[in-house]
Amino acid sequence: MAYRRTDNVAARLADNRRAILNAARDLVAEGGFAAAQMTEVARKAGVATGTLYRYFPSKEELCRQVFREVSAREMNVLAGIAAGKETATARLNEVLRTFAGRAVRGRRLAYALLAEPVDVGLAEERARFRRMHGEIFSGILSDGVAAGEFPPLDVRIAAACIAGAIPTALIGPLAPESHELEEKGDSVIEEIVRFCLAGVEGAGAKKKMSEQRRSA
Amino acid sequence: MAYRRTDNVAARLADNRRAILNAARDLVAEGGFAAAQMTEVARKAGVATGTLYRYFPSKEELCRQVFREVSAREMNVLAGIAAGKETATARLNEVLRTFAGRAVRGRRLAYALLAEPVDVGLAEERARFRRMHGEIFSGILSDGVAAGEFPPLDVRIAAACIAGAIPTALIGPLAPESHELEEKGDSVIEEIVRFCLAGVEGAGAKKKMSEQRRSA
DNA sequence: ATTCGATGTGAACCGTGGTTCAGTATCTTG
DNA sequence: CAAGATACTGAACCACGGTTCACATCGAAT
Repeated sequence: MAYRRTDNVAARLADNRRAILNAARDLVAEGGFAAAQMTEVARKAGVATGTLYRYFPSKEELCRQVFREVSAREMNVLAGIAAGKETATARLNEVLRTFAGRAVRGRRLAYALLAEPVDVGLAEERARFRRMHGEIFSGILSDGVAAGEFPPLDVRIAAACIAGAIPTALIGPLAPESHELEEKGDSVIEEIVRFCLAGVEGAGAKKKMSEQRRSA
Repeated sequence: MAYRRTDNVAARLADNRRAILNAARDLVAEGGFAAAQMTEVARKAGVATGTLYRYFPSKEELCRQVFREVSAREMNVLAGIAAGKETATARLNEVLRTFAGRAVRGRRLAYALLAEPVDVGLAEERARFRRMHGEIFSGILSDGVAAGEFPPLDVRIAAACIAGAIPTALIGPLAPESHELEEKGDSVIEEIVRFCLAGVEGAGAKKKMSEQRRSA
């Protein structure tokens, strides 16, 4: 008679899968995707390298899965705030603060998700992730424009500016030193958020000015 | 008697060196640093792969040299504007416009310099490049603050925000489609510049507000 | 013309790290 | 418990692209 996968086995398989994903996730959180080598993942998960390929067709797929899980958590946090009932200004404020705050606290992870050099497969996932950021920001922005809280502005572009400004100011060569972020990270975040909000709120005034100039 | 390198030969060597660098540069401009494989560079330069190693100790060194030459050109353009005698506002405006404009026109190159995944050696060069951007921006900003054109602000952070916003809004997953940039690139640039200027000019007002709030 | 160092050549080499697969252990069914 | 299927193992394999090196060629000095 045909072989049937027993509940017990199914559970073990699921456990293994989780163990592998967790091992990979931990390695990524520590040393970025560069540190997630198949041999290492296997070792950390307590299985043989060959076993990895019973659960994932390739390293790329495994890494994508990890990326999706980790980034989904981040997105959910932001999406929750964005969906709130407060004014657009308040939601934008909180979303920016949260985004920046989490990036500072989980710097290594933020680096892996946003800035680390990765190959095409992961770059695709990252693109999706960033586009979702864009959508969250631009959603709030168009709410704000509709409500008259913000001056009319190209929400796509403003969202992209925000999505670029925050990571650059917190991660990478233009960011403050790590220890500096440690002690006065909050004021740094404060300043970044301020810049972005001003960019949004001032944009319309500017725009009107240039329109006036143009139509004069 | 000792062998002496004749002028003729020296010239040929220099020519070869240039040919190699140009070949590499062209490949990078077309397909990023990923496309600059030693075999390809050699083919395009019209020499054997082994010859490359008579002129450069390693691929990394060759690529660094290319990066330096290309990025130096960009920096010089910006530095020239930054050093001008106009008001900080005017210079900031022009620097941003120029930066964005060149990024749009030379999208592939901009991608290679700013966003393409590269390995550690080049990442170092890129870090230098981006820090120079930061310095140019923050230089103008502190001029503006000193002159009272801009409200008091943390110029480092504002500079980082600008340096992040512009490329993100023009290159990568959050940027408009390429054809879109083709037709209405100028208005996109306009909007980005506006956002950044507003971020700078509005920052102080905000800051004062929060200071008031804090001291209240 | 000859000699010898400098320069050029490109096929072979090698390190890295993902992937495979023949062999073994474990599980399910009758 | 035997038999067949599934799951696990890890050493060997392979692709890729940078690097080397034994050999050929060229140019300078005598």
